[in-house]
Amino acid sequence: MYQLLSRSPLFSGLTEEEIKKIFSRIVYQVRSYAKGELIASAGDECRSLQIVFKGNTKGEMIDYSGRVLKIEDIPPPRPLAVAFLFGQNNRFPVTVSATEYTELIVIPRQSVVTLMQTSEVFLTNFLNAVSNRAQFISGKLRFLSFKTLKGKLAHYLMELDRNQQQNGKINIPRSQEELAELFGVARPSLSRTLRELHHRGIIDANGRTVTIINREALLEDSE
Amino acid sequence: MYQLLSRSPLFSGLTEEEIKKIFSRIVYQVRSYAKGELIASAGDECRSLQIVFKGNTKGEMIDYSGRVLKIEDIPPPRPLAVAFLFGQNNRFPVTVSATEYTELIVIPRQSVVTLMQTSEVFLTNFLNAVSNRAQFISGKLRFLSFKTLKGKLAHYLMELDRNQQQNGKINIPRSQEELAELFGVARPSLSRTLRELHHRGIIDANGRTVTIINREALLEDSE
DNA sequence: ACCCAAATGTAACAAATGTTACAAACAAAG
DNA sequence: CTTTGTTTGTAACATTTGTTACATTTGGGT
Repeated sequence: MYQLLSRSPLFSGLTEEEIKKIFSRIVYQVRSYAKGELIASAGDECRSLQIVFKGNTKGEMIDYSGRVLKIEDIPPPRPLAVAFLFGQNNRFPVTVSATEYTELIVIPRQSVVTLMQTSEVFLTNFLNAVSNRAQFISGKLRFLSFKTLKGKLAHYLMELDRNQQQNGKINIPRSQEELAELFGVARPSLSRTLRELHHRGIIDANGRTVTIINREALLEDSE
Repeated sequence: MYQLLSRSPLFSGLTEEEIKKIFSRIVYQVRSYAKGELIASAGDECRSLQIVFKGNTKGEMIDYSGRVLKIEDIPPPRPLAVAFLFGQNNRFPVTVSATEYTELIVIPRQSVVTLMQTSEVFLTNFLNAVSNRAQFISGKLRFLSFKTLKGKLAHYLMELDRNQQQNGKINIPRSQEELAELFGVARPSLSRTLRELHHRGIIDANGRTVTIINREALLEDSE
């Protein structure tokens, strides 16, 4: 357990020994969830820091009509809801559920405060983690603010291309279904848009491999 | 200046004297901006904490096509970009500009670190502020994830109603133009949707005063 | 009371996306 | 190699929103 935790951003810079020592002084527990089980609903109060220890989880926003916007997967050894433990409105913004059998380490808020007082490294890590969350969410926001589907798609492809560095050849690590969920659109709409870009010779789409043919046109299209 | 700062969330719980003392130990400067002047562009690196001291500012996201999504106004004595000072991607997520003559207190990141080390109260405040930001942004995200304009509008109205506690009578503190910007839609579309809800007897809209007549229908409509 | 600028109402049409339904392709299991 | 379930392609049509253009109203100023 401590080995895994030492790879978590919250405890990076600390040795297993140090982590062990720190944990001996605080209260925490381990909870397990079956595949598909609900971990927290959007709106639930957030009183403890939870770290994904084993398994896998996902966070989604669900609107009144039941439409789902996938926010992200949170695999081990990442923490859940770091940014919602302090501040004034301590509620989960998303619904979190286990995508497979999952175990979480649950640390009550008070213990987190103790941790911060005990370890300066942890404090810094925590601060960075909260900032990173804010930055991540704000990236999502930016992404959703691209009004057109073409824009989102173009943006997404170029982002992937930048990360994968395969000079235009992109591997999409998701099904169209999942992509559509990520974009918050209907699946056939996404398919249609891909097709359109393809027909216009801007990309070459083949299964989960997409090749950018005309980068300029793609960029223009995100307008 | 210290009086104003003591009302800022970052320094709440500290007396003017304490703030004065704290500031005597760090480096900072005051910058002024003319009405309409750009304070920071989205993507600019964020190296310092900036506190709005005088005037008023706004933050907006601008997509490739130039469409604008207003994020928020940041009046004195609130800080800019608290959540983007730490973490790994220290870049402004929004374009910030002065909506009138504005003065900012600029505190370099290193000095902020010093502040946190000096004052535990400041540290707690800072942590809370960053969390609050994350929560705010995440609220925005949730808001944008309501797919239909009716949904956004219904959500917005019910939110306002809850805050204003005037039992269905709502004062909208914005022009339709501004509202449309906030929602990320075109102004006539918003007008049309208001009209529709009105015609269907769900709300009574009169200038900036809106009365919710049929709460259930409004809720259903956000589907 | 009158004028002007800004805000709002409205309509006609264009464009984007959702919905539904089904066919085709694919992939894993036997 | 077939079966079976999942993913993807596609089309027709409905709905929502954008765009443009103009009329109307409102609220200050003088």
